[in-house]
Amino acid sequence: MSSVNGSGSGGGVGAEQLALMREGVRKAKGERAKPGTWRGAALAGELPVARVLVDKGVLHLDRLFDYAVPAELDAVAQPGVRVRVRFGAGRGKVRGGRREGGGLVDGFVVERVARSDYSGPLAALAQVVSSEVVLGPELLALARGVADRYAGSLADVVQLAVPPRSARAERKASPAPLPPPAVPSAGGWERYENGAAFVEALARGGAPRAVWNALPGSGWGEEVARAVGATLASGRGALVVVPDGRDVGRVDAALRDVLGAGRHAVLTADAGPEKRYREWLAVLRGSVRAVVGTRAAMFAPVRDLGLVVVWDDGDGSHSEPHAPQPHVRDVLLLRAAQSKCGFLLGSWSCTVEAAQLVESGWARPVVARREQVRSAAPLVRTVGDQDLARDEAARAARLPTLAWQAVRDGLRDGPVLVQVPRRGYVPRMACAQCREAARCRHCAGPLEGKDGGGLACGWCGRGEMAWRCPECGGVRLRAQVVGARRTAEELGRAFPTVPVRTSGREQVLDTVPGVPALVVSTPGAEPVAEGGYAAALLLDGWAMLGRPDLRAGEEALRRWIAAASLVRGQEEGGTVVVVAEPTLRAVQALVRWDPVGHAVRELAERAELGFPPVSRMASVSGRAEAVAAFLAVAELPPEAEVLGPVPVPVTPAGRPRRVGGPPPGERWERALVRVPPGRGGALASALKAAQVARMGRGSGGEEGRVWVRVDPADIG
DNA sequence: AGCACGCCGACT
DNA sequence: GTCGGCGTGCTC
Repeated sequence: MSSVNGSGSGGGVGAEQLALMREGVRKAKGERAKPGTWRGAALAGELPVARVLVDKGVLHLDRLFDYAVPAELDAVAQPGVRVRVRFGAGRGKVRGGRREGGGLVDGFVVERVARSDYSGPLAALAQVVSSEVVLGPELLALARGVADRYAGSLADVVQLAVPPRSARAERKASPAPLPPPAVPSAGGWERYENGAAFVEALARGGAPRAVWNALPGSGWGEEVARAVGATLASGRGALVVVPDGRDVGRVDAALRDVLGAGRHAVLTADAGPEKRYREWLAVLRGSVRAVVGTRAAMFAPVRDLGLVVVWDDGDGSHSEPHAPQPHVRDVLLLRAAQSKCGFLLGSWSCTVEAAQLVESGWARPVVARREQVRSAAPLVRTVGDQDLARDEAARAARLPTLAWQAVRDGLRDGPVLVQVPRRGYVPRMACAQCREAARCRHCAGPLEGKDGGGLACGWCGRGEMAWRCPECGGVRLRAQVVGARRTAEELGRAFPTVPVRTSGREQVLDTVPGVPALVVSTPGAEPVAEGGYAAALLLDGWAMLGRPDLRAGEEALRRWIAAASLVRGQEEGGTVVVVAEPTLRAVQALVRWDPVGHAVRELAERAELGFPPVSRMASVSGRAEAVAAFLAVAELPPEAEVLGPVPVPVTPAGRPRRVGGPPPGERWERALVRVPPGRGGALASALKAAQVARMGRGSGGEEGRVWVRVDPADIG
């Protein structure tokens, strides 16, 4: 035996030595060598070391652990398979002559290598769970990219990307793949500039990238299906991610119409673990080349990816709630780059991020001509404060005359949609005169009313003594509060002969018949009406615009447009009345039906103010000392700017704890870190390095833990 | 997170 | 001499 153990060599360990190592350690400790779990068994001849991603907590950020590969597992222990390994503390317990280093944990073989850099004795793989290669090179690279982008751990991302195993699903053979279909016609894409060119490029095997502003109506599902069909025709696969189950159903039906049965898989969370894994395996094995699904499907292992599609990227359900909270749009952007495939972002509305993809030249806009938009969209009218003040009837009936008339006229020949706000929106401070949001003069964060009175910035915490509106010079502020649900109820009473149906969180209606009815719905739950609604009444203006959120305008417009898209075009008499100040940018954009213009202007403003997505931000939250210690340790890029920390609102007792929020009773702080464009990668790696550095020493366990979130969703 | 190791004070 | 307090550090 050449050495007692490998620790002195420091230069890696050869295969022959591995077999001797455990014994060497024993003898060094003066113990008698006894049969171990693998000692004595032959090792794999080639590449006897497996680098394993251990699926255990987040304590070891992104580290791989080396294990010896016994000869009998050589063939199956391929990169990408699930394994079980012993993983535990210290030297391990010696019990009954057998070394047991902790319990068995799950993991994935990431790589097979000839030698290990680890200087201690290697344990052997305990078990190869199945020979199915579930974490192949492409998925691994994607998971790495997502982990890097979000300063998160590879293990966390892999947990999101690879569904739990079901042995029964794995045993069943997946059906043989169908040959590529014929190229479908461009269909509805002809209505858009660059539309037909986009699908033709896909059919030719190209990788076009587009931001598509869809015309109102339900045609989008079919357009998505045709883009998928064109990609399949080129011999490649396609992936479509939509916000919810209703949209999955729509795209599923459209794919069946355009492509026929058996060409696509549906991946949704509510399918149940076995069915979900079976569908996922059919995709992994290449039995089906196209996928439609909700958020988790963004990682679907589609073979030869030719196109990724995200529909309605502004919808909140595209944000993954689990660490590191990646967003579907960003994951698909990463996939498009890594797989060099086509990219399609479609929406009736437009996010600033989508606008940025076009402005930067990365994607081409696919938009309909103006006159096409005008005839497809309903006529939009506004009711503002001044109208309300002049309107005697409105004050009496709590319903503006114009709105009342629109409902009455609409009910003559079809259903009328009434959009009411959900409860729980936080009021923010705004200029009492012009309604401009009150922002911090130092960092442009939102001003909030302090508990003891007075104003302070929600980002950097600086107090504001002498606020003055930069728009109109006003000095008085008002808090925005709303309550419009009652208005909708009163509306029902005003039209007693008409049935009232509701759709909301508790019960979401999918469709309603094309007969006169009042359909009261919260945003996002609007049923589709057969033949389209005759009119819509949008009553949640202030609730939506009054939120202390950077996206308040964009989000209000997105929800209004989503509701208004279900209304008949103005040529068929479709009318929308929005109760909101007509001078506001989002309201004007709705009237002009110009979500893209709105997003472009928002983007320019964000660039000027140093807001995301032009700058990149990350939040660090935890106990005050922990946040301070973290920031002290972190070697942030020199351009980074730290805002705050400021106190985080406490979690009220009994209320469920928010993800990354303080447990009830604890006082937390949050700091924001922002970097200029192009430095997002540097910020993420610095944050990750700081987390690793603080792991263990000086972190004080749970007390010292901080939450790091890249692209936080809820920054004022 | 667990869990073992180790360095110090009180005990048979 | 040795049992066990918990502070520290590692897990291939």
